[in-house]
Amino acid sequence: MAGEEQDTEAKIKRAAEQVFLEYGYEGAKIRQIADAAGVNIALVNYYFRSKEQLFKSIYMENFRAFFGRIVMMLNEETPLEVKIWKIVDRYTDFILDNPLIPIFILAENRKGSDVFFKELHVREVIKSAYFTKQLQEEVSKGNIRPIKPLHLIMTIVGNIVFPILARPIVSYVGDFDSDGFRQFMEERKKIVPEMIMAYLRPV
Amino acid sequence: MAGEEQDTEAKIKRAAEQVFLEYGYEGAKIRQIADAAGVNIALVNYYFRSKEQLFKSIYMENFRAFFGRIVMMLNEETPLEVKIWKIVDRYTDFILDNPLIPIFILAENRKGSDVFFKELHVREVIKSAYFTKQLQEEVSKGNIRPIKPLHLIMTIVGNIVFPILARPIVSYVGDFDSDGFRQFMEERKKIVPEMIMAYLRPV
DNA sequence: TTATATTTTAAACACTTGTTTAACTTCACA
DNA sequence: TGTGAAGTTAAACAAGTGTTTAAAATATAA
Repeated sequence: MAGEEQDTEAKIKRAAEQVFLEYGYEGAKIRQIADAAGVNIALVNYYFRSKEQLFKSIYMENFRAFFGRIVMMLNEETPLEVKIWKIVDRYTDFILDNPLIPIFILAENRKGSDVFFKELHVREVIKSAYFTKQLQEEVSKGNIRPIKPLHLIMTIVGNIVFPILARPIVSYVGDFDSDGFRQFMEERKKIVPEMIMAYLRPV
Repeated sequence: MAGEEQDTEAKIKRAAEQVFLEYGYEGAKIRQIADAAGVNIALVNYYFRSKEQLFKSIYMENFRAFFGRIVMMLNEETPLEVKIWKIVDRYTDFILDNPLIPIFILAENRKGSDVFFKELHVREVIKSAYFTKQLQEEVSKGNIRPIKPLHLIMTIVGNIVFPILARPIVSYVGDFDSDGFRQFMEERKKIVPEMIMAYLRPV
C-alpha cells in the first residue's frame, strides 16, 4: 500500500527487463512478462508495439550500461595506474550487482548487427577518447610499454566479466556459496590490476 | 555422390549441432534441424527421443570440448611457464576454429544445473590435478608468488575467450575484417602469457 | 519368396506463440 | 453532467511449436 504503485508502462518495462535478462529474447514469453507485471497481455502490445520493440529498448539500455560505463570510466582524467585500479574495483562491483547483464548482452549479440554500435557511437567514443591519448603519452614518456588500447580494454573487462559468465562452473569447482563467489571476485580486484601493471611497467 | 553419405542419425546430430550452436536451445527449431539434415521431421524424434535429449547430448560434447580441453592441457607435465605459453597458443587456436562454442556453453548455462559438472567430474579433476600440485611446488620453491589455481585458470581462459564472446563489438571498434580479428587474437598469444608471467615472477 | 523388423513418410495432434479485436471501464475536462 | 480520449479486458486469431500416429517403403533373414 506504500508508494509501490507505478504507471502501467513502467511496470511492464521493469517486468520485461527481469524476464528478458533471465531467459533471453527467445526464452522470454509475453504472457510471462504480463504476469510478472500483473497486467493483461494486450497491454504489452498497447504500450510497446511488439515484443521485438520492447526487447530492443531494454537491450539498448543494458548495452549502454555494460559498455558505456567502462568507456566513461576509461576517459576520466586520472593517472593511468590509479585509473586501472579504480575501474577494476568499480566495474567488478557493478557486475556483481548486475550479474545477468553480461551474458544477456553477449548472447543476444551473436548475430551482431552493427546497428546498435553505430547508434551508440561506440567506435568514435573509443577512437577519439582521452584514454587512447593517455596511453600514447605514457608510452612515449617511457612509463609503460606499448599496447593497443583495445588489448588493454579486453584484458580489463575479460578478467572481470568472464568469471561471472562462467559463474555456475566457478562456484561448483571452488565450492562457493554466494558469499564465497563474491569473495573470489574481491580477490580479483587486487590480482587483475597488479597483473596489468606488472605487464605494463617497462623492463 | 562421393563418400558424403552418412547414416541418418549422424546427419541429424551434425545438423542439430550446427543449429543449436548458432541459435541456442530456444532459438533452434526441430524443423530447421530436420531441413539442415535433409530428413523428415519425425526422424529427429525417432532417433533422439526429444528435442531436449538431442540438445543435452550435444551440449555435453561441447562442454567437454570447451572445459575438458583446458583441464587436460593444464595437467600436462610440462614446466609451468612453457605450459602457459602453450595453453594460450593452442586454446586460442581451438577457440578461433570453434568460435560458437563459448557463447553456446555459457548462455545455456545461465540456469546452471550442477548435473553436467558432476557427470563430468569437473571438481575432482581440478582438485586432484597435477596442475594444482605444480603450482604449490613452484610457490614453495619461491619461483612464483602464491595464487589460487582457479584465479590463474580464469585469467588464462577469460583473456582468450572474452574477445571471442564480444567479437562483434571488438571487430566493429577495431574495424576488423575476419583476418583483422584473427590477427588481433594472434597478438594476444604474446600479451597474455607475458602478462601472467610478469605477475607471477616474484619481486 | 515370405515374413519380420527397421526405417521413412505425410499428416495430424495438442499446445503455445505473438498479436489483434471489439467491447467495457476509467478518466479528464468543458 | 456529458463527451471523447485513454486505459483495460476477455476472447479470439493465425501461425508456429514439439511430438505422435499410422501407413508405406526398405532392409534383413528364414
